[in-house]
Amino acid sequence: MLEALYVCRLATAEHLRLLVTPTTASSRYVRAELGKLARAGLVNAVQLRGRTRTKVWFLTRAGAAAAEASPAITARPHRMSAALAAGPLQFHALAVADVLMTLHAYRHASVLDCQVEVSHGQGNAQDPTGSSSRSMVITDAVIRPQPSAVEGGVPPVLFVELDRATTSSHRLADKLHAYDRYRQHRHAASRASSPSSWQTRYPSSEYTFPPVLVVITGPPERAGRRMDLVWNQLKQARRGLLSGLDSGEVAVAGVSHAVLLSHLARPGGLTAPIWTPLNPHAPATPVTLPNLHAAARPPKRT
DNA sequence: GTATGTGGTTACTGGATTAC
DNA sequence: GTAATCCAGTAACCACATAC
Repeated sequence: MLEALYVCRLATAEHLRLLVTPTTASSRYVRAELGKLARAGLVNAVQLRGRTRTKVWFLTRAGAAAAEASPAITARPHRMSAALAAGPLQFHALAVADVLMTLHAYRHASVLDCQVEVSHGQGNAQDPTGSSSRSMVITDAVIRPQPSAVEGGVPPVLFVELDRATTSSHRLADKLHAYDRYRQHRHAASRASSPSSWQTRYPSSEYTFPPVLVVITGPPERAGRRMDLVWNQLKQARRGLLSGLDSGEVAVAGVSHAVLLSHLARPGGLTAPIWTPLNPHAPATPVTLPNLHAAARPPKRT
């Protein structure tokens, strides 16, 4: 439970029930355990914004230190506090936790194999802490699906970008552009023929840049409107800002948070045809992740 | 008033451990 | 080998607070 909270940063008791006791109907046991951890000073909680009855749990400094003792945890400098947990970050972090816990509960990916708020393209691209003020882009979640899913054609690494429609769609386009710059980024000391930063950091992805999956949060109707807006803007920007999308190596797709969770919450849900390519030259038809991956893969070298 | 989330308590089950 | 014990996990109560 500590490790999961370390990865997710914030989670409700219901999130942790999905992780710890997914077959039970009640989160009573999880809440009792959280109570023990709180009395031990390892976790703390704040109220869920807008809902006074629901708590949002996070690790204290002592809890984070205890989690870092686990070999499954990659230490990072970030620490959660009650002020941060109660602030505007809360909805965003919980939406990421929704995705991670659902992936874990339905055995699509282990929470401990995922990372949130991952900095990419900084001076040292292999920095395990991912901390740098000079990063090109901070990915909301990096997901490594289970080997069985990868064997079924799902990319070995997925970048997830959560879009709450709280900023302009131009900023989302800017962020996608940043991913394209990261795709081309190499270490300053590297020669042009050397591997890109992302190839060094994600060797399992081989020649294919991990797809950037834009997950639009909010009610499905509003998310659908947002996706139409983003798609049309990218289409208009085909000659300028997002020319990198033409290469076929950056496969960007959008789906609503609610749709994603409803599809993930079933066996084999990772391969549902729910992803609409945001590449301005691709048809706006939902595809599966294996199809997205296959389309982005460069032709075999002979 | 009803529904919901939380926390306290109790009882039960099943597996692991220990004593004989 | 068997009985006793411990403990984790679960469910079912209950009371309380709060939103609708």
